[in-house]
Amino acid sequence: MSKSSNTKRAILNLAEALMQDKGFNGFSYAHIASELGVKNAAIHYHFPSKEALGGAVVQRYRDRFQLWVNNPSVKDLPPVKKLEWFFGIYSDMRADKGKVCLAGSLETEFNVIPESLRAQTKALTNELLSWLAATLEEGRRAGVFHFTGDPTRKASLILSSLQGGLQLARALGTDMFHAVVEQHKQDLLV
Amino acid sequence: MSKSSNTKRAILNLAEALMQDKGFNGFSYAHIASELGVKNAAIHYHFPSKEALGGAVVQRYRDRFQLWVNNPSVKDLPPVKKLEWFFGIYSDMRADKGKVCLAGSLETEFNVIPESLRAQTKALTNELLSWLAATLEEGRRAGVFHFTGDPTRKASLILSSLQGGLQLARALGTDMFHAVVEQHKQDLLV
DNA sequence: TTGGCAATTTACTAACTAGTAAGTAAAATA
DNA sequence: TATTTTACTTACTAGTTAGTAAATTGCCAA
Repeated sequence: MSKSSNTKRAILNLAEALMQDKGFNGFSYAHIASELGVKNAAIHYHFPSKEALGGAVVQRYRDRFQLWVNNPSVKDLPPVKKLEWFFGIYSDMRADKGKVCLAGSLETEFNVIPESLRAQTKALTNELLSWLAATLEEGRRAGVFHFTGDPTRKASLILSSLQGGLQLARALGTDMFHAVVEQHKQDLLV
Repeated sequence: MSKSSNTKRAILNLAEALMQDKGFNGFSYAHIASELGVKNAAIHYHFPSKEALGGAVVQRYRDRFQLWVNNPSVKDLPPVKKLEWFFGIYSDMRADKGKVCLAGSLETEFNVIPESLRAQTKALTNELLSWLAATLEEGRRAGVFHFTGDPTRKASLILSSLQGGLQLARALGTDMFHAVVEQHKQDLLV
């Protein structure tokens, strides 16, 4: 059982990395199998279909995010630090072989992924946006963030630019991504 | 020759739409062939490889953008109107069956497209960013845009959020995209 | 020690992929 | 009118895809 859990987790880890690197339709069972040194039927044992594998990846990603934001080490942070933590997630993705945001990757492939994955993508995106909007509102009430209009509107701008920024950085380099983050900090804090 | 041009142009048009809808690896020669009522060998006659087809699509897209921005009807516009024109391009994509930006689509698939397409993607992205940065700088000098820091930095924020906003809208709806555009207008003009 | 279960491999399939070679009908050219 | 070129079609290939059924291995409990 412990060995099976290892394989299953290894498959999930690799599938997640591949989705952020090549997209859901950009990798195959053969990629995973050869990388892990197993046969592709082994993957089908743990995940009956590619749709199920993709769904499990997004579900785990969502669970992890909820675990983080509900953990005191993030939850009890002041708004500025919360936002820096959030930006840090994306900076880490960029540093990790130029990965892009899982939500952005799935949205780009939205019209060529199974329906259940589209639903997962919507749920994930909603969760990211809700947390960000709440954090922005908290910071504005505390007088540390400065912006006009609905917090959800500002949150959608920030989230979309982080997603887009990771993609832009693939074409124009990491500096482009950091420029996005720095510009946001200036816009919000000044 | 006129008939050939028609087929060739129809292939390019459809390939461009498919790349913005499903991504470069999300469509096949069979899609194009059946839609146009020709055999897939006919596509290979006009474009020897899928790589060549994709390259031609991006090249035409780049040429079209340069033609637009150098045309007096855009070039002689005041900065605010120029920016509105630019935003309008993206709004039109969203309205056209939820297409995403070609550059964003290719960047997401960056690690699973041929090298020549990566080069085309870089060139396209550079051209979009340069024009936007120049327009922002022009507007700031004219006193109509208000932002701090390097214009290229602000341009990378706006471009990445437009790209990301079109993707976000697939998951959360068109309102999300318009929220991004409206927030930018407020941030810049107030 | 034996029966059973979990995890895996072997061996396969059907569908789809881009790409090719050879042939054809019609139009342009000489 | 003869020849060449353009714009295709027919018919095919080799490789890849997700997915499946059946056999096999290794551990664990009765």
